[in-house]
Amino acid sequence: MDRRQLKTQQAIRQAFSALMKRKTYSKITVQDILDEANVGRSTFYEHYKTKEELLHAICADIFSHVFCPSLEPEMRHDFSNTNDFKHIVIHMFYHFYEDKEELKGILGSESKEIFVHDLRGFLGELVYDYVFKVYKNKSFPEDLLVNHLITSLIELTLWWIKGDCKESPEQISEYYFGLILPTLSA
Amino acid sequence: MDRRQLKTQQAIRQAFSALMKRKTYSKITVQDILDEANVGRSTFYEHYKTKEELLHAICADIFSHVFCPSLEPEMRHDFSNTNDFKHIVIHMFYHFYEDKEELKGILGSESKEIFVHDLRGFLGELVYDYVFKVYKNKSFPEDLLVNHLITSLIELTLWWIKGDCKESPEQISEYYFGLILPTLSA
DNA sequence: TCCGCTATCGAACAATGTATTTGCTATATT
DNA sequence: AATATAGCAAATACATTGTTCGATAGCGGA
Repeated sequence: MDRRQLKTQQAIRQAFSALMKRKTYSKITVQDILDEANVGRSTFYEHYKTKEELLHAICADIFSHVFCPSLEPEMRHDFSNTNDFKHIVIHMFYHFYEDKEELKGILGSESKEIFVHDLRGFLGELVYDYVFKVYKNKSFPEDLLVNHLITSLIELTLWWIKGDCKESPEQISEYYFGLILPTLSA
Repeated sequence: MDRRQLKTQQAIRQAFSALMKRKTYSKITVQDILDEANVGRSTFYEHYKTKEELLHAICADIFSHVFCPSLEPEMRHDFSNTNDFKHIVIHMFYHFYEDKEELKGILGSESKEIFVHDLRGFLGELVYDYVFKVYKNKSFPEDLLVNHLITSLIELTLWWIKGDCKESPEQISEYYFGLILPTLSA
């Protein structure tokens, strides 16, 4: 890819992150980003159709690191039990811990919804593959249960980051399974 | 109150509800509301500072019906067990069922966040008073647990309404306690 | 019924922000 | 070095918000 494109993309994303530490998502204008990144107006719109698209791109970046199986040797999974899922969850919390500061900015305003929406997409598959197949045939409708498992994980994550990640990734992970496993095996 | 004020408030709210069936919250402009309600621009701004304030007012209306204890004889509570809480939850689902159509509009777009935020406020007290006091001293931080109970209830509600309220209020209520009670008494 | 009060109207206006176009410049890639 | 293309600044059209103000219509009390 052209170095110029790469440079401006980095400039824009970095500017956006910097602005997020000072302002709320909805208060950040395209002009703000342009000024902070030292990038021309038309240039921005050639890369991203809207401010929202930029945020989606940033979320995709974050998640691609979090849910990238090939780089993590411990993440070979055989789909046979929830252990793999536990590893993935801890792994996720570790990554989120690293991106803590950036995430606090994103989750502290309306941009939260975009992040949650995108995260839900990733977790949907995971939860279905790893958990639901194991704990089949419960007294709840399938999609209700899957939805509960996903949203519980997401909301716990939000709670954790909002509280400045005081607990360790392992601890938070244990909390999560402490919340849902009794339900699953009731 | 002046009949004129009442009339315009009703016109505005009704117009807003009507628009919600056709458009997404963020796509509805003040001008749209003005046209639909046949109300002058300055009049609107004398009643509501922003579009968001209007939505808050509508939410407050809905919740005032849902969480109005004096009108419901079965809702005398003694704070001694979770039975009262169960009644309240069923009662809530009944009211939401009645407002089904309006709620589907609100929950189908960004306005969802405002609704959820306001609902969270009401449920926060309830959950704390009714549930937490009973199931004290668990292996989770207090605010984590309370948060989990609230968000599970909210998300279940969203799931239910999104799916067009196919289950009965009693059934949904049972699902809720099926999801959380095993955790609480684990 | 009359009168004073005030809610509403509507048009104009400033302010802000989005998104597109254009012609020129700077820089990669080959 | 030649060509393609990314970037830039400025102008512009457009949409939306929120405010102001004088005129008008409708309300409620006497």
